[in-house]
Order: sequence, then structure tokens, then C-alpha cells
Amino acid sequence: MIEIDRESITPMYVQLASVLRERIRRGEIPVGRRIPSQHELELETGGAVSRRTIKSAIGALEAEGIVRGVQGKGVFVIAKPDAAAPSEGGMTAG
Amino acid sequence: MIEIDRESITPMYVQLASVLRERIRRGEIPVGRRIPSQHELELETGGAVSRRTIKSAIGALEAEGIVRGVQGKGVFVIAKPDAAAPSEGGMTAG
DNA sequence: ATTTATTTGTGCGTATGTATC
DNA sequence: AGATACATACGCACAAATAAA
Repeated sequence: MIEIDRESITPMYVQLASVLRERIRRGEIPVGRRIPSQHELELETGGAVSRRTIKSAIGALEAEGIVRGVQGKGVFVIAKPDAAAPSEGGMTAG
Repeated sequence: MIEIDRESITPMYVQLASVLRERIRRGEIPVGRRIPSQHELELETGGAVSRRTIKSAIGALEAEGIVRGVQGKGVFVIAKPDAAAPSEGGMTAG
């Protein structure tokens, strides 16, 4: 279950990106492996965020160069997040 | 007027990002200056693309680190695009 | 080759929130 | 208070690629 605080000042897509970034950083999802599908992530958040918002989170990770989406297959980890990468997972304000 | 080919294989947001990137690269919009508002760009394309899609294009440029959106003020140029930056302006296939 | 299911990609419309002037 | 402008979020639809049967 992915915890998303809808009341937080931190945007939901940023929260979700942080969770995924952390999973990758800790090696839970190794380089070369696929992350859960957008639909799966939607379920993992308990429906707290829509697929469009999940796409935004993935888009952020793509921009950071740590994942890459492949149409029809999935989103794959291509690199571990840099140590200097953003990780405001604890920035909840609720 | 910004030319957007809706039939092109190149996504509209990528086309628009390329046009803006080129304007910035050529110095038409200098560093520190504001780019046209999302609404202005919508009009510049003759309504070919919606504001939502324009936001996607700007998002791409933000990810490249060449512009930065400031809530309530506008989107500002913070750096010229790198020479190695993508510029598939001629990649129309329609 | 066709169908079906899965999965990501793109695009629009709308609403609400927040910040600036 | 009002106008302007960007930020976030949802829901929906369709396209395209992949994979399996």
C-alpha cells in the first residue's frame, strides 16, 4: 500500500514520485526491472490518485533519467536515483 | 503564428516544445524574460492545441532546465538550450 | 492473421487552488 | 476585489505497442 496524503502541501504526484524513487534507491526494484503498471499503482494507492496523476509522477522520474516508459510493455528502471536527487518523502504537512 | 501539424507522427507537445526551444536558442526570448502565457500560446497555435497540451510542452522544457514556471507570474527562461538538446523541428511526417 | 488483454502515450475539458499585480 | 497566470488533479477517450492465444 502506498500512502498518499491528499491534504499535504506536497503535490500528490511529487509524493508518489518520492515513494517510487525510494523503492528504486533501496533496490526494491532493481535496474532493468519493471515498476508496477500505472493501473497497479492506482490500486496500490487505494485509488487515492488517478492514472493521469500517476503518469505525472512517472514523468518526473523519466525527466530525472531513472526510469523509461516503453509503450505496450511498461516502465523500466534504467538507473538508481542520484544521492542528490530530491526525496521530500517526509515533507507532509497534514 | 506557431505551426502545429496535428497529423504528424511527432506529438503536438513535442512539436510545440521544439518551436519554443528554437525561439529561446535563437535569442528571440532572452534568458530572464518571460515566454508567452499558456493562453497566448494557445492563440498562437490558432487553437490547434489546448492549454493542457501547452502545459505538457512547457513541462518538457522545465525538465530540460531551460524554463521555470512561477505561479502567478509566468514561465521564465533560465538558460539557453544545450547544443545537444533535442530539436526535431523538422521531424514532421504528415 | 485476428482477436483479446495489457500497458503506456497523447490529448481534451473542467474544476479548484495559489500567487502576483 | 478583480484580472491574470501558473499548478495540481480528475475523468474520459483513443492511439499504439506488446504479448498471448
